[in-house]
Amino acid sequence: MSQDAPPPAPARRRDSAATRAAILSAARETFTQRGYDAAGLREIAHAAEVDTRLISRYFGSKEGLFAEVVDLAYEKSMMMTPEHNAQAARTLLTGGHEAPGATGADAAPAEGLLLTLRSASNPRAAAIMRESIERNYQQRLADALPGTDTEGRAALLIAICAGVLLNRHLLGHTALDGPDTERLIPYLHAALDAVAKMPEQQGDR
Amino acid sequence: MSQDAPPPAPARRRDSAATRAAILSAARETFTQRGYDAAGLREIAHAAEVDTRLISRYFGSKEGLFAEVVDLAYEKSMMMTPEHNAQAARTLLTGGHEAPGATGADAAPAEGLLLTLRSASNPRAAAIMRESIERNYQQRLADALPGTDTEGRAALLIAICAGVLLNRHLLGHTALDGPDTERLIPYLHAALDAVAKMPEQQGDR
DNA sequence: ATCGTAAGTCCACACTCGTGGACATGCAAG
DNA sequence: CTTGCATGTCCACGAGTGTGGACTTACGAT
Repeated sequence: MSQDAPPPAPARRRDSAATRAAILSAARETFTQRGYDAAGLREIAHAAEVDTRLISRYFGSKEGLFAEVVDLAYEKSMMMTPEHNAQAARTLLTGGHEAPGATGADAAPAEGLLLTLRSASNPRAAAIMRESIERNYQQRLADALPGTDTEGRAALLIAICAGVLLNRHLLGHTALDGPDTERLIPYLHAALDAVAKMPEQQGDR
Repeated sequence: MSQDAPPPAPARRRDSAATRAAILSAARETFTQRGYDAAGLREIAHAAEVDTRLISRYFGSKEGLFAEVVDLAYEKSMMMTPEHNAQAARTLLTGGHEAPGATGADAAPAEGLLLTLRSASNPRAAAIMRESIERNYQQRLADALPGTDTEGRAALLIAICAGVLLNRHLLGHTALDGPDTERLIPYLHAALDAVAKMPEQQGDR
């Protein structure tokens, strides 16, 4: 009890850095769960236990806040190399339901991609995400690919992952969420390899 | 000129069937271009040159209208068999910019999938689309697949196609829309084959 | 020619959205 | 202690949304 904060305030009172961080965290979660359009500033502010008007103060506008959230998501998102295609296929098809609050490097690529999928319908949000993906993620993935056309193939890999997550989590396809989903892992693995590896390496395990 | 309609009215005046069709057509286009949430009933009504209130009269609600549009889109959407993977890969990566008004069987699967992608962020719309896809499209595709786990693999194929279209048309990934996009066709083709064909058929062309 | 009914039209409600400006407050420097 | 400025708070606006109810019109059958 002697550890109580000296001021009688129950929480932080005047800490702009902490406030910014709280807004950012709440925004990441809300945007990921509901998408850019459906997520309201009032809802984000309520989740962050912060006055609504402070968001506009710190981030300028809803777009500004979103851009910062997207950048953060893809900066920290998991790296995917051709060697990890097997694990990626498994994670995409079976994971994703646990650890919804995982932040940072622990977060699966699903975090950023889910955010992208749910906000892609808004053209402004789509432009922001495209820019961030190409700058933060696609470039690193392309550098890890062998052979030629690495940029395009990296984009193709991202597209395949996004498509699976879309059908599984947004549409909720029963065929991708049932107990038989594990049997699809080899197929998805082969599809990823077909894009990530060169033809002569296809058979490698 | 002698073929003019007998009544001096510039357009149809009292034709419930034609009005319904006009609303449906305008709704399909508007929903596809802007997504479920962004498309307003007033906007659809204006495009169909119809009073807004008529939509609620004919279709009950926005959801009812959307459900009918989705069903129509997937009923008529193109069939995709394993033999057509090459053409599908080409169409997904290079086509889609022409014939935006194509209706019926001529419409690429892009039509229905674009509608799906832009509306997937809304949970209600997602549920409607999932139901329609599984009923109208996925089942036929699964029947055309060899081997086992045909339902799941059909869902996987749809997911891959959706992902490519998402990155290309919604996000506007430059790597998937540039002049080098044609070089990616073999890779996408191989990925589709990896899911659609059995392992021993992989090399077949 | 007349009347019933379907087809089409208009007004309005309750609600949510992002954002602007004016005001109160507490921490840190003088 | 006093002052200055960043930090946090509140009210409100105008523009959207989907939809309900009451009204007017024209077509088709009697």
